[in-house]
Amino acid sequence: MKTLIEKLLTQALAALPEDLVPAAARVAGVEVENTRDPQHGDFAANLALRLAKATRQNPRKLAEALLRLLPPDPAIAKVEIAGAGFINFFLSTGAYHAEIGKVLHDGGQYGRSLVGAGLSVQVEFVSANPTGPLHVGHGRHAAFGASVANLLEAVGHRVEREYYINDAGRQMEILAVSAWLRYLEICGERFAFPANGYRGDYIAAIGERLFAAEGLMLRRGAAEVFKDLPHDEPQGGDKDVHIDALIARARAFIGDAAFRRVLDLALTVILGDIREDLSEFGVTFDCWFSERSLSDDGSVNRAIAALKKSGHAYLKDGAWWFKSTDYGDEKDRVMVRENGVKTYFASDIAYVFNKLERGFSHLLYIWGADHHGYITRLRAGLVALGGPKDSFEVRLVQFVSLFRGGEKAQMSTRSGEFVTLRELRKEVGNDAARLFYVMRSNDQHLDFDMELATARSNDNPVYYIQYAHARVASVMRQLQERGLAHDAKHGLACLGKLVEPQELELIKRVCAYPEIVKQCAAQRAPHTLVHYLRDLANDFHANYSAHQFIVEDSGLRDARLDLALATQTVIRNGLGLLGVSAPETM
RNA sequence: GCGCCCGUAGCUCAGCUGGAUAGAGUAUCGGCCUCCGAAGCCGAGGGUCGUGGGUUCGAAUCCCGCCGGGCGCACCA
Repeated sequence: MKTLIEKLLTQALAALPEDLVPAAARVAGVEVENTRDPQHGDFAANLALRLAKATRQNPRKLAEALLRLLPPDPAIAKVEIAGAGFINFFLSTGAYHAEIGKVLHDGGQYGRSLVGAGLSVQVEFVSANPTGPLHVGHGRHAAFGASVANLLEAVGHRVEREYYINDAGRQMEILAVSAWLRYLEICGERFAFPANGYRGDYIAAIGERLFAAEGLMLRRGAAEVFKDLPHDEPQGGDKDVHIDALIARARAFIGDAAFRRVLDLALTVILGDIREDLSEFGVTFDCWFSERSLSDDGSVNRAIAALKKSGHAYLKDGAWWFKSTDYGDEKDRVMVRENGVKTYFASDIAYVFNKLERGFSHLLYIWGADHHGYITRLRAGLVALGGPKDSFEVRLVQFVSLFRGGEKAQMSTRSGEFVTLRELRKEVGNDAARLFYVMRSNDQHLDFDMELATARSNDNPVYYIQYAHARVASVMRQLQERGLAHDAKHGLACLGKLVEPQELELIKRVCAYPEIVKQCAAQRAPHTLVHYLRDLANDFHANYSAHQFIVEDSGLRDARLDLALATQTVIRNGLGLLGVSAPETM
């Protein structure tokens, strides 16, 4: 409906005589917004005010000119000029009634559109290092990314969801050596576990799997393994030096092939766990992309070569640098180190390159706020490789603080003392977790109150919204128990009987849904959808309390039930985009 | 020191591509169940939008300074 008004206004704008408003002053697009005060109609446009500024003319005069040129439309009952020069639109009740009919007709499709057709968006999110189970911070990324992807799809974009697996590099070696050491313990070896190793229970479980697969084949005596190694941190040494030496020792003792087997087993087990965890959370991916594959298939070398060829790379102090300062970065970045090892940044450049090669027109990265320093250099890489600057978008997700009984829980992957996503889901349920994670703007720190999330009361928005949905189902059950039938078509014909303020309010709210979806998608703002659903539920509960639905007058009854069912449909569709269920009973 | 995010009601937060008297929830106080689910509804009080300037018809919103909080500034991943 908003788009209709925008269309009409655009036509009126085009028809304005050149001498009144020169074409040059019309660059600003037409903006229509929902009004806060019903006295201002349903929608308002500030077009005249903006034109007035550009042409230094009286805004009310311009508004009158626009109004005269506005094409008539049956959906619009009244247009008036108010205040400084706002143009207020009052929709006809017929337009609203038709929209309610559309809700019932479209059902699960209601609110979806094709405004974004033609754009293929790749959304990369979570991408947590496969060195342990997901924790509550990753959960926010998962919920946010999945909801945004759903929203983008709902407006017609072609969406691909991708998880980037950081399966290369030192962290993976530390993971492998940690698993091998646990395996040695199972074999009966005794030693001090390295301070920098991964020490969660899941590592021991991988050790057991390793033992089951390899028997004693990879057993080596602890005394020899640790002989003459640089001291670990507790002994006054450097934990990084210690573990690197331990990795080298492991490779030497069991051979590179076996080390790789250990690493791959650990990777498979952990990734399988992550995949299952996310899947249970309703978060799925179209592609699990391996970082290792980028070096294996030469993508990293190709990307580096491309940068060298285009003159954006140079050799200094034995290392190859990318001249990212050409694109606004504060310093140039190393791609290939003096020792010949490629940096993580080299992989990332290759990855961006790879994404472009795969033909996505838009790349959406969802990162933790601690990665913000990376944006400039990666965009620089993309532009240097010939990618369009605007196709690169990063959304940062701020941290999650978990509260349980007023106590702030700590999160550290290394210590093993962290709250996993799985634990959180088990405690509060998937629905509450999904909703709570996206309830706040992504660039706002999130205080996740587990007690509130489990509360079965009105201070918990999950239950509040779901309850409205269940209530409609309950009314329909009640109708059946009383031996009455619902005639939706009859109800639509009688929507004119809905004249109560709560009903009119609810109708307007329901009809706003498609616009909300578009707005949320454009702004990547699922939290706006949560707020809308909360408001919608509120309007419904208010209407429910004020008026009986199951009344004698069959026309009124059918009309009220139609509105209730339309509300239910929108709640179900909205929750669906957020990955939250819409139960019939609670 | 430089960069990014945040600062709005007692608390948790919307509103931020400038628009009409700044909104929710919660907490506090007061009402509503012989009636479709009270997991609900209705009402009241509560604000120098961190602060000082600027831009203009109009600023919580844009610009600059300052204060406070978070995060980042590697030939780590």
